[in-house]
Amino acid sequence: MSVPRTSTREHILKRATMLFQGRGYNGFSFKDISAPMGIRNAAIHYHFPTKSDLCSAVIARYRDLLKSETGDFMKHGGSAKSQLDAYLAFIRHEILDAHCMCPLTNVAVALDTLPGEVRAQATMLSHDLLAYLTRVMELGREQGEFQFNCAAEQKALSVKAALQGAGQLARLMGPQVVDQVIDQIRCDLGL
Amino acid sequence: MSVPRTSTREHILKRATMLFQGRGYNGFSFKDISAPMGIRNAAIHYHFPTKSDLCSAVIARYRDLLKSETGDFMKHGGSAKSQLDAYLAFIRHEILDAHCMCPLTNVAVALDTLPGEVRAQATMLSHDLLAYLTRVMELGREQGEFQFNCAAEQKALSVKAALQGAGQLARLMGPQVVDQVIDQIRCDLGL
DNA sequence: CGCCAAACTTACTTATAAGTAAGTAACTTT
DNA sequence: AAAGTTACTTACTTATAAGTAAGTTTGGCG
Repeated sequence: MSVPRTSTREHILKRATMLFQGRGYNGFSFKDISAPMGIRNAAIHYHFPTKSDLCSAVIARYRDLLKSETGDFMKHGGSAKSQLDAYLAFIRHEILDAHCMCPLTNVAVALDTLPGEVRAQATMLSHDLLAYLTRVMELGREQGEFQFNCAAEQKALSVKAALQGAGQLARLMGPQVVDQVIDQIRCDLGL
Repeated sequence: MSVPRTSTREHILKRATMLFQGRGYNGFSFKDISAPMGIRNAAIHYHFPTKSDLCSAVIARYRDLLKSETGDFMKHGGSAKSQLDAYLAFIRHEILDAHCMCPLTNVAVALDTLPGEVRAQATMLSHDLLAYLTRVMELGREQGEFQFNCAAEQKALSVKAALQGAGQLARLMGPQVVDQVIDQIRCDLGL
C-alpha cells in the first residue's frame, strides 16, 4: 500500500466519532467505518480490539479535547461570558455542521445495552463537563456577567440539559431550534 | 393456552414502549419482547408485520395519549400553570419511575438509521407537543401566571429541550438532576 | 357437529454483527 | 543480509437480527 499507514488509527477514530455521536453505539457497525476507508474490519480490531474499546476511546478523546480547551480558563481565570460563548459555539457547530450530538446523549439513551467501560467514560465526561460549566457559572456571577438565583451547579445542569435537547429537536424540527434555545439560555442568564 | 389472548397485542405494545423509550430503536430486539412474555417472535410479527410498524404504533400511541390528556385544555381553557405542572409530573414519572425517555429523544439520536414511517410519526409528535406547550406558554403569559420576554414558541422549545436533556443527564448523574432542571424551568417562568 | 377465521407455533431463511486466527508485505533494527 | 515488529488482509466462526411460510390450536357461528 502506498497510503500513509500511520494515520489509519486516527482516521478510524475520526470516523467512529462521527458515527457514534451521529447515530449512537447501536446505530453503526465496523463496516460503516471500514468500507468508506477501503480497509477491512480486522484492521479496526487491530487498533481497537473491541467496539467497547473503540467507543471508549472516542469518549476519552472528547474528554481530552474538553480538558485542553478549558484548561487555561480553569487555571488563569478569564471572562466567563467568552468561555460560555465558546462552548455554545462549539455545540452549535457540532449540531449544525457535523450533525453530531454530545456523547452523553448517545450513551444515556442506550445505557442499559452498553459495556461498562463506555458507561464509565461517559460518567467521567459528565462530571468533567458539569464541573467546568459550574465553574463558568460561578465566575460569571462573581464577575457580574451572569444573573441567576439558584446554585451554580443547578444552572450549569439546566444549560447543559437544554443544549442536549436542542440537538435532538433540531433534527426533527429544523436547525433554527438550536439558535432559539441558545438565545433563550443567554437571555435567562441576563445576557 | 389458558392466558387471555385478546390482550397479547396490547401487552406487546406495552413492552415495546418500555424498550423503545428505554433503549432506542436499535437497542432492543423482538426477543426482548417475546421471551419474557412466553411467546414466539412470530407472534409479534402477526400483530406488527415489521419493527417499523411496531415502533410507529408505539409513537402513534404516545400521540394519542397526549391528545386525550391535553384535548380538554385546548378546547375549554384552564389554568396554564396546572397544565404545565401536569406535564412536568408526567415527564418526571417517565424518567424516574419508568426509566423511559420521550420518543423524540430516541428517534432523534438514531434518525439516519430509522425507517421513514417512524421518522414521520416522530415529526408529527414533535409538532403536536410543541404546539401544545406553546399554547400553554401563551395562555400562561396572558393569564399572568408565567413571565418571559421571548416568543411563546421559543419558550416552549426551550422547556422541552431542557426536559429531554434532564432525562439523559439523570441516567448518568443521578435522579436529583430531574428535579433540579424542573425547578429551574419553573423558576425561569417566574413560578 | 362441522366449518372458519383469529391467533398463534414450529421451523426456516437471509443478512449482518462482532470477533479471531493465520498469513503477508513493508519498514526497522542489528 | 537476516530477524523482528508493525500494520495490515484473507478467511473464518459464532451469534443474533428481522422476517416468512406452513402448520396447529382455539373459540365462535350457522
